[in-house]
Amino acid sequence: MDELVWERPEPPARAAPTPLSRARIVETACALADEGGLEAVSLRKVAAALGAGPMRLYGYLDTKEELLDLMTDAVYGEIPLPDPETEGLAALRALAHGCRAAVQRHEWFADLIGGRPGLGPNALAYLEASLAAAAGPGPIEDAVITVFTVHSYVTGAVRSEIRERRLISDTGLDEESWQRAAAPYLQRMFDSGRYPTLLRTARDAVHPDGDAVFSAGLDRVLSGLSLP
Amino acid sequence: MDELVWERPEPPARAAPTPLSRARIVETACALADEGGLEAVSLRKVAAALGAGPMRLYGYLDTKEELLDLMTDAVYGEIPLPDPETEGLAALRALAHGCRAAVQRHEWFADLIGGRPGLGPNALAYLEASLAAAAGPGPIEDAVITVFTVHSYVTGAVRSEIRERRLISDTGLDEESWQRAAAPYLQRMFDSGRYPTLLRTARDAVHPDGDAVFSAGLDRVLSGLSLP
DNA sequence: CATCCCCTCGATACACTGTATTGACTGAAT
DNA sequence: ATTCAGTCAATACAGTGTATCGAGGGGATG
Repeated sequence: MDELVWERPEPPARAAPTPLSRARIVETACALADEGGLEAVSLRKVAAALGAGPMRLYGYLDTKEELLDLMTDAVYGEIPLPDPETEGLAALRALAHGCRAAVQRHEWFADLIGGRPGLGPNALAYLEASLAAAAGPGPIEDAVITVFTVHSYVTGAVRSEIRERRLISDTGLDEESWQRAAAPYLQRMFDSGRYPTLLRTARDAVHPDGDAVFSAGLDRVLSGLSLP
Repeated sequence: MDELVWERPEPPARAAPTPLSRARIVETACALADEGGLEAVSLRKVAAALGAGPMRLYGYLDTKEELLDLMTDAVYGEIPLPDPETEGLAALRALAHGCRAAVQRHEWFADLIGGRPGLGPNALAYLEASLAAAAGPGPIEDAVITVFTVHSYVTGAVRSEIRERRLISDTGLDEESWQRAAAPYLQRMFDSGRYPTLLRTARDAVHPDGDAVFSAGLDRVLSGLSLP
């Protein structure tokens, strides 16, 4: 804004209240979700952020679920698709890591990812790339099961990771206070003697970072696939 | 809210108007969810079903999320734990199938399963059984990764399955009308030529039932684990 | 047995949600 | 110039989770 209000002409009264588009709506919705989680996304807030009344959006959307679907597909669109030359396993691995990276950028994606259909063009492209990577000389049904298996792992793993992150960040702000809150309960649970292995784990295991756990699990899943 | 639900004692049973208890609350909440999905569960409806005012529940719960946590743990409690004698892989497989069976009984469980902490006694018991089954002579960290991998697959797969079921049952009632609704869109998508493998799949693949897909995927995951 | 106090209950209230309706106002067509 | 159709947003409604608070009753005390 390099001009003063006084010399800047008013926009035509009714001509174009706010230029709106599905893209702009989804964009601002994602921005709201990025800095406040999914529950910060309401049609009213999105509309307000765009300088419009709530009902304005209903020209572009029929329902809020459609907005969530569009947001989901937008994130799918951020995942880089591997080069078609890439060998099957490597391509599947790249897609999996791309999906996880997308969740790191948009935590809320974890809440949506396995829950709603996913018929948008970007989701279909992701699926196409997965199927192409998994397809071999055998029957196509095998590829379908392969993709189902890998993607099930990825969505589940990603949700687990986010869940654990929230377990800490939701309770308080620091990890200390969380441990102090849950410790007595877990202590009593462990003292009951019903969870010996769990107790041993909590005592002995060093907690590796998310990257390592995800990669290790993914490797196990991929190695069970009997792919070329 | 500095104490977890799990360690907070119930208020003493008041002889007053309606005998209430956490168990009864969770029970009716689950019943409501069974026949109306998760969005049919509101504190007001649960309270009404128990013949009480909405605020009555706040003696037993601090928040609605706690109710969802309790419901989650209740379902975990329905999953039969394998005999400790059972060999590792077989036990993991049994737990996975038990989890899926629970989701078949309570569709809404799929929406909760990987999303919230799961520190209730039954979830811990499920985790304990999994860890015990996965623990071998090696370092305990390996067992943690094994459990993470399998459970990530299970939660992801189960959500996928429910999602697909809803894709049909939500649109209309019969499968025919759904196909008629989505067909034109998918047709245009396929005609774009951007999804060749997807097209081939839709044309050629026979869609197997959920049991088979889940089992096949689970077998692949388990076979990649390098367990005794 | 009477009294008092505390503690629980639930009615009311508030801020918020998604969405239907409706009336006004616009730009275009006659 | 006048009418028309279409679009926009204000209002309204039925819900939601939860805070507040006045009234009421049971248990302990005098």
